[in-house]
Amino acid sequence: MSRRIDPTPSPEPHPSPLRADAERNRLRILVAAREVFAQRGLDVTIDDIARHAGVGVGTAYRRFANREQLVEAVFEEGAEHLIALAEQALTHEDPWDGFVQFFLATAEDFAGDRGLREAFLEGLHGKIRVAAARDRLIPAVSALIARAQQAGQLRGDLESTDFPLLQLMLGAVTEHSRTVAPAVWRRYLVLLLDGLRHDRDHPTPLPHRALDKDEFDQTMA
Amino acid sequence: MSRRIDPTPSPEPHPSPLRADAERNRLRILVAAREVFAQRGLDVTIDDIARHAGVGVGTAYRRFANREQLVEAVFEEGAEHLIALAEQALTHEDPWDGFVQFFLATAEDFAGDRGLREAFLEGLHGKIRVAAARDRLIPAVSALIARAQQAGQLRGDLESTDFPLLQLMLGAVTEHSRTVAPAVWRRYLVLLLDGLRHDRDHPTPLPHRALDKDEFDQTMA
DNA sequence: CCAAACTGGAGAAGCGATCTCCAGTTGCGG
DNA sequence: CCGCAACTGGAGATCGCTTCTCCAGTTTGG
Repeated sequence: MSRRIDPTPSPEPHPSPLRADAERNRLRILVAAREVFAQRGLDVTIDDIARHAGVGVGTAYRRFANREQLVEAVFEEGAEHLIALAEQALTHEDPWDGFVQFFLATAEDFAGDRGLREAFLEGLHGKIRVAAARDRLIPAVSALIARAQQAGQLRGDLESTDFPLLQLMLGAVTEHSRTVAPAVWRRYLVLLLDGLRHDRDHPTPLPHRALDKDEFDQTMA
Repeated sequence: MSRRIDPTPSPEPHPSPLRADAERNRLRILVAAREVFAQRGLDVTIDDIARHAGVGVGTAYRRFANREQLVEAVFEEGAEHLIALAEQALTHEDPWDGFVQFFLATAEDFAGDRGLREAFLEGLHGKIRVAAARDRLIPAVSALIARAQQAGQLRGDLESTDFPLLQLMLGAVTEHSRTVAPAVWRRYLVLLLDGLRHDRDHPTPLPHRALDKDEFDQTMA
C-alpha cells in the first residue's frame, strides 16, 4: 500500500493520488473487469481480467487485493441502474404497466450482464454490498407491487420477496439459452406475467418463438 | 480388468460373474451413489461416494471407471420413473388435470433428487443417456400438451420444448431455497400454472407462504 | 536527471480432484 | 481345509487450475 503524506486518517477515499500511469491502469482494469464479468460471469480469474486489460497480473493484484473488491466496484454501477429503473417505473401512470416495465427492464439488465445477474441473484460474491443494494431496492419494489395490487391488476397474494425469485427463474432460462437463443427469456417473461395478472380472458401472445429441437438440445446440454 | 474363461466375446454384459464379495460391494456403491447424488448433486467426488458406501476409493474405481458411468447407472432409474409419470398422466380423465399432475409430479421428483435434476436439466454429465431419456419423454409430453390445448384449457401457444424450460425455472427456485424452505417451489409452480391456463377469472391461491426476510436473504446468498 | 513509484509476468505455493499401486485379506474350487 | 486368484483399502503420485508474490527493469515527475 503506497501513501504519501496524508494528514486526514480518513478510512475510505484514495489515500493518495496515484501516479498518472498507475491511475490509467487502474481504470483500464476496471473497464476490462466490467466487460469480462458481463460476458463470462463472475467466475473469471484475475489473470483473465489483467490480460484483457493489457496489464500484468501483478498490476491487477496491486490495485485490487482480491476479486471481491473488483466485483464490488463493478457491481455498484449495475445496482445503481436497477434502483433508477425502479424509481422510474414508479412514475409510470398505469400501475400494471409500471410493474411490467420494471420487470422487463431488470430482466434486460440481467440478460445483458451475466456478472450482474450472478452477483444479484446467485449470491456468488461480494455479499455485503449486494445485500445493501437489494435492501435499497426492496421499498421501491414493494411500492410497485402494492400499487398494481390496489389497482386490481396484479394478483393480491404476490409479496415483495417473490419478485427476485421470479427474476431467478427467468435468469435460469437466460443463462442456459445464452448462446443459442439469447432472447427466449422474453417468452417466459410473458408467461410469468400472465400468471401474475389478477384475471384475464386470453393468454397474452408469447413474444419469441419456442426453441426448436436443436436449440433445445444445446440449451439443456 | 479381470475376466475368467468367457468364450462369447460379447461386448457389453458383465464379462464374468463377480465374486460374491465384489458384487456385494458393487451394489453398496450403487446405493451410496444414489443417496449421495440425490442429496448433494452430481458434483460429489468418487471419494465421497466410496466413503459413504464404506469401501475404499480403489474399489469404487475398479467397478466404475469414472463418475460418468456411475451417474448414468443411477440416472437410468430416475428417467424411467419420469416416463412412467407421463404415461400415467395421460390416462387422467381431465386433460388439464393430467397436465398439472405431470408437472407437479416431475417437479416433486426433481425437488427430491438433486442429482436427477442436474442430470436432466443442467446437462452436467452423462449426456448420451440423458438425451435418450429426454427423447423418450418428448412424445408423451407433446400428447399431454396437445390434449389440454384441444380441450381449450391450456394456452395454445405452448410447445413441447417449453416444458423442460419451465421445469428449469422451477428448478432454480428449488435449488436456491433447498435448505431454507424446501417447498416454496410449489408457490411458483401454481403461479406458472396460472400463466399456462387459457383463461381464468381469479388467481389460484398460492399454496405456500412467501419467504420472509431471513429466508429470502439465505436463499439469495 | 534520478529517486521513488510502478510494471509485468515467471513461478512459488496451495488446493482439491482423479486415479494408481500394492501389501494384505477374502472367497471358493478342488 | 488348503492355496491361489480375486479382491480390498487407502496412502500418495499426479494433474490442472488458481491465487498471489517477488523483483529486475521501466516510467514518471519534481
